[in-house]
Amino acid sequence: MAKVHNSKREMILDAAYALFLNKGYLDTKIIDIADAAGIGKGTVYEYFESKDAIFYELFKTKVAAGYDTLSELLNKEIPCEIKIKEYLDIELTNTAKYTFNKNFLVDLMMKSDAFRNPELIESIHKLVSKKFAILYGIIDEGIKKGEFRNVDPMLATVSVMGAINFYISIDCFPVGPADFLPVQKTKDWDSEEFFSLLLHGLKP
Amino acid sequence: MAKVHNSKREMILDAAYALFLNKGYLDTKIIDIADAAGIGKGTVYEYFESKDAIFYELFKTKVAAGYDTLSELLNKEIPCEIKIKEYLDIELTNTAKYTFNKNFLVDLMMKSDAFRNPELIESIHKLVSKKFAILYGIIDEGIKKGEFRNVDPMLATVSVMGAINFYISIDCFPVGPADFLPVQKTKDWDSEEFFSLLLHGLKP
Amino acid sequence: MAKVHNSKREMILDAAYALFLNKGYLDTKIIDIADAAGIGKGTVYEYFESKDAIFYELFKTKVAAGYDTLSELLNKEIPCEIKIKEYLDIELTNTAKYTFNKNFLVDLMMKSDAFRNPELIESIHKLVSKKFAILYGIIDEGIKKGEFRNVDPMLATVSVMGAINFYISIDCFPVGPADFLPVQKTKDWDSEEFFSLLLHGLKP
Amino acid sequence: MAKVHNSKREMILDAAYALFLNKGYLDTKIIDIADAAGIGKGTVYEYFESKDAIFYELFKTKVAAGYDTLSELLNKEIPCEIKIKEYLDIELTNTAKYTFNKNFLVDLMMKSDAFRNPELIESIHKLVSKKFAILYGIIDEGIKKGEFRNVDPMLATVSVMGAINFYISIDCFPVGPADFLPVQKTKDWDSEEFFSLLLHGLKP
DNA sequence: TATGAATGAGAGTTCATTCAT
DNA sequence: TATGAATGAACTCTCATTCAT
Repeated sequence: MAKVHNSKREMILDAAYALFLNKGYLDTKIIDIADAAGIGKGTVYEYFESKDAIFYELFKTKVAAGYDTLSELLNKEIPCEIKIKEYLDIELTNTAKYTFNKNFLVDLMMKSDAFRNPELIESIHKLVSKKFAILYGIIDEGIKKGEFRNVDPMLATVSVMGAINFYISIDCFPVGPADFLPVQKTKDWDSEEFFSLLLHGLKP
Repeated sequence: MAKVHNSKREMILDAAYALFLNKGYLDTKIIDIADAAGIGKGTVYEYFESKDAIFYELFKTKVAAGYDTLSELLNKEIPCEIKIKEYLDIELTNTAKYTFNKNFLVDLMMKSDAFRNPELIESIHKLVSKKFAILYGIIDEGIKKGEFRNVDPMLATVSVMGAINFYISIDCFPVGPADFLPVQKTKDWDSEEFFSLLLHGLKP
Repeated sequence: MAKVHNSKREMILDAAYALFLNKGYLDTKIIDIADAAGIGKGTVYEYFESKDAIFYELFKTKVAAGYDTLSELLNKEIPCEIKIKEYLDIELTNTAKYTFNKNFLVDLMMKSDAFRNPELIESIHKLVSKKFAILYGIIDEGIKKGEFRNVDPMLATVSVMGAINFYISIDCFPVGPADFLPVQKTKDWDSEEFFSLLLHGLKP
Repeated sequence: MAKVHNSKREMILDAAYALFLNKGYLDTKIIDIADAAGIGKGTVYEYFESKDAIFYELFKTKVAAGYDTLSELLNKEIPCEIKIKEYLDIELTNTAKYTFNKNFLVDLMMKSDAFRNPELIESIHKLVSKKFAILYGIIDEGIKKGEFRNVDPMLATVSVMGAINFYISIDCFPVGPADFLPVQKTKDWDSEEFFSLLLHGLKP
């Protein structure tokens, strides 16, 4: 049954996903994935060409897919301010999935010599590029429409994207001594105030 | 140990530094470092206990040392706005050294399963922690003095630090297809405008 | 772990056993064992954690196991003289297995800086200790029962054990020039006369 | 009296001797010897061709030399019983020097794959051979003269030599748990009783 | 399809020895 | 003569991948 095939494939992906988030890519061995999926080591290679390929698939389905609707933002007939808010919401929704290690996404965006697959690397770059381009488009539109101040749109994009990327990953630093970073995102630490900061800056 | 051999020690460090930036830690083999330094493989171990130790030394001397003066900022009798500007300048000065790959610093700040040395990992955490604490101190002071708007100081720190971290690393994405990211920091892309954005936000 | 693969495991053990006896522990490399067993280098590590572990296993199964019945001697209702004879027979039976190098056992009993595994070292000590304690028990009993002369039982044990250890290893000196030692145990050199010597000494 | 080092060569030998006894041949590195001798690593090679050569020299001067007078025993006009006693005394005198590790001598007599130098191995064999031949000569003479019982002289030699070798090395087993072997040679454990055992055996 | 035994390239590291100074 | 920096062969062990069953 095709269902069976799909199901085992999913089991591998789910097991690998949890392990990659938990222990990192390098520390996750193929046997770990097989064990966690409850299958044999060789079976992993019936469904995936390599360890890299598993990661690639996870990237496409669990990470990149979360940004499929991002480009629709550009054509919406809403204020750019709201577009940025929706961009932020999409990010928050996506990263909310990374229960264990929110650095996962940032890791992906960084050059990592753990990955050898050029296709994977290019895909990661493409996602970063896409996100950047869309945010740039929003901000550029906002400036041109007079919604935002007349600043360099590229600089503004860097600034906003940097802030957002850091914000969404901020509660995942308890690597090492549990208390080392005093930052702890709480539920009443809602994103409204953060969003306001992006728009209005520090100065009164 | 005596402090002789500094010259060859430096050669190893320089070779390793360039290679780590260029190829990453994992892809850099001991023999690569030895070859690049023009010495034998065994000689590397005359100067360093392990590959990890080389990285650790580089982190301490080339990265962490750049932030030694950071804490002086807190006690200066200048407007907090200027303090943030100086913080940014220190970052820019430090990262200007990472010719090849400015993600180097960001890489370090991220959890990486490539490093096993607990001392190194703790040092990295301490640096991140220190930077965060200082920036937080500046912003908190600015808010209390009325220089900045009455926002959550933690949120503001996350926002500003995220923007700065992304900004300083932004021209180092030529990993993969050289042109994949349309962002290219130029000389006239000076930091004044970026700084202004941090302070005033997008809204007019 | 399951107890499958016994056959290949045995092949490794047999290959290692012959090589250790023949060339010694240090001169036997993992690749030698793999080659001799007709398998790949990595396969060795499928069955044993380390080179040390192979030796440890050999020690337990091929050496120490030969002395499992030794302690039963103490409780037997036979003259102590016969007990010593049985002790000697057990030694002769066990060492008969070390075709190549009967010093194998003596090597084990000696402090060797080639072994780092504390468990292995302790096991060797325990075996030596056990053998000594049992022989001591027999001799002490013989003295108390008046079967033997009233001598220091410790001294007597050292004396008898030394003689036996040397006797069982005596035809294994052909290390180096084959003829260097004129001693050659023959079949008519049976152990009865040796045993008689232990009991009656040199003097008429 | 403090040890007077006539030459750097002797300093090396003394340092190596102590280290070999203390830590074993393998665990003693050239740098250890140089450090202990208070000289540079390269200087060791001004006086000795190799690590093996140092050991060889030590064997000749500190071990084998102790048996130079052994052959004189054969021609003495004394009872063979006394000759054996003198043989034992020579052994005791020689091994008394091995303060740290009396297994040193036994180690030497055993095939050790730590030594590669064929000359050294042959020398060790020659010493063993010489000792055996002399003891054999004494016993054989004693039998022929009617001093000893009419036993196989080879067997008797093996028996006596084994007992003696074990006896002289017996207080050097505290490798591992200090208490593992209950044997402890004390001063009042004098060799007279041991000697008597060799001559008269266990039986009354 | 499912397996896991088998593999071997490749890694970091050690240390006796060499040799330029 | 004395040095110790430099060396590299040789080692053990890892683990993604293969493939016979």
